[in-house]
Amino acid sequence: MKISDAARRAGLPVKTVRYYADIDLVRPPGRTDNNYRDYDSAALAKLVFVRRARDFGFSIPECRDLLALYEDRDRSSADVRALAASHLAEIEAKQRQLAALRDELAHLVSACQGNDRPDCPIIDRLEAE
Amino acid sequence: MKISDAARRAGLPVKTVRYYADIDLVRPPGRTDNNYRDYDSAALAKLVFVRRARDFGFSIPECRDLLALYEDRDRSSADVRALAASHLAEIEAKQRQLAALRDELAHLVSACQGNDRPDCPIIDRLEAE
DNA sequence: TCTTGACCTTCCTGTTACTGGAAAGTCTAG
DNA sequence: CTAGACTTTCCAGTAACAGGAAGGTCAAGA
Repeated sequence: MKISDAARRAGLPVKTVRYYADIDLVRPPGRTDNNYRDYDSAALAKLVFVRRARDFGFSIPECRDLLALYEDRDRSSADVRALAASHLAEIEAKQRQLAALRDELAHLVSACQGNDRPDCPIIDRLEAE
Repeated sequence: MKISDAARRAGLPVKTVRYYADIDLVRPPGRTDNNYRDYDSAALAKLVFVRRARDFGFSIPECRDLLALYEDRDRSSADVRALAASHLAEIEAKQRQLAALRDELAHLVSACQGNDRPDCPIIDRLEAE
């Protein structure tokens, strides 16, 4: 299977698939005679797997770990769970940070008159006291 | 004022202050005889302003716009408000995205036994069907 | 006077996860 | 035989810095 077919089926840009091969994340099992990357169904499954993991916000190193667990028939689900739980904690931390940010910004926006006068609590808040 | 003093007072790393000067975001008003960047209180105020705006998640281009408004005594608060509101909308979009992510991931984590057996709904969810 | 240490300068590289583009080779259809 | 749609490698750029090298400057202490 040529790279564009693998990419289309995996739902990834060709450039990304090539990049994943470059960094040894998902390599095609071989090359054709004309030096084209040649993907099989196993590699395609890995591409799909990585795309989904990326959609979940896992970093490339995390995807690498997940992929290793995915391929390890003797894995323990505890290892997978630990990885996912750790990522979940990161997401929740970012959520808290974003929520605090949003609340204060929303407060400022609603406090600002939004007219043609220069007085603005948003600027005031950013200014040194 | 030397760069390390300005940086310390602004709560920024020296590298960052130098970077802001390089990209013409906040430039020191001049140089000393020995070619050291020389900051005054106005430049310091801008550095503080930018740091706070960055803390609020504004991008460098947005900071540039905010800084221009900050310096414009004839600004209309509507312009500031529009910029902040737009950024707020972005934050809220990211919040929704993160919330959806978190919910699904949390669901998967809680569904995973986390024992020494390989069966794992997290892997299953990432796998091609 | 000399030296040590703490500054400062510029310049270059690396980070994340790609994306865009150039130059060149390959294959298929008309 | 040629046009186009592929493919390849390699190089540059993205955001917002951080790290580090090589070298200049300055004040304090032996």
